[in-house]
Amino acid sequence: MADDPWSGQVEALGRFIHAQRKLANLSLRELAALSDLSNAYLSQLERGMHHPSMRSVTQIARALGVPVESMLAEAGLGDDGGDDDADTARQEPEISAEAAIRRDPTLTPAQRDALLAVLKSFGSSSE
Amino acid sequence: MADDPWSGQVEALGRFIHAQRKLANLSLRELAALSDLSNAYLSQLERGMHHPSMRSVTQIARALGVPVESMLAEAGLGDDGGDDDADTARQEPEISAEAAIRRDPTLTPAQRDALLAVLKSFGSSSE
DNA sequence: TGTGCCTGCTCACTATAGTACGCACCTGCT
DNA sequence: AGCAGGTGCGTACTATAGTGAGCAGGCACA
Repeated sequence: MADDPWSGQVEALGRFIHAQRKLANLSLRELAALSDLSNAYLSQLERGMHHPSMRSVTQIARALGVPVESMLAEAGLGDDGGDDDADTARQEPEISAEAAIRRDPTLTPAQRDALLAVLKSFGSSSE
Repeated sequence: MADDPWSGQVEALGRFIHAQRKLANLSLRELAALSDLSNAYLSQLERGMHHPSMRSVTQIARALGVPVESMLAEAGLGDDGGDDDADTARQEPEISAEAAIRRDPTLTPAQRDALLAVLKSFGSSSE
């Protein structure tokens, strides 16, 4: 592998992960807990030092609430051809917390209920 | 990590690669040359013995003339195994509630914090 | 002022992705 | 029969993905 056109891809992926993490107001350790990866590794990923496995990418995408295809679009196919930092218009703009709470399979009905109660107390949920 | 839902994914990916390779009338060695990977590794991949990296997946997809998204659809999000299964197991995006809570722009920081505190008090079912 | 808890980062290490080589098998040629 | 060249596969090894521990710095509160 003398020629490594993939080194650019990991950098793009790293920037994407970093941007999404910041956007979600997550620390490295929080994202690590969410994605079941180590904070150290995530740090290295964001700095473009590794080629993550499919498993890692899937886990990170899920933790960030970003469709896996988007990550691939950034990393696998995110060719040159101009600026990529502009907002991706194809992406789901905002998925409401309420919807996600109802869908999350890792929550028990009681837990779901509790979260929704708290959410409702805010009165801000326009769903 | 006692629970490993990804083991099924690699099997699906393996079958997909195998099917595409046969469809293209390629031998393992030919695909190896095309994708710049070893025939031995491709053999193992097709048998679901490994979690390929993004780099490998990209290369294989290119070699097979298949969009990378298709491979992801099979491997990352696709149903596991049963191609002849009667049940239509269409899977939801399934994003974690925590991720959505952090992203939801309609929440104030304080509200976000409150919800996350509640969520954290559940102790997280996984691990 | 210091003590405690956060942040991201680096470094030594372990687990596993990915390779080089060679095996057993099959098919056709002379 | 024997050999040349094809197939997929197992196996020891190397490269690198991924981890755990601990660093320096920042911010709050006693």
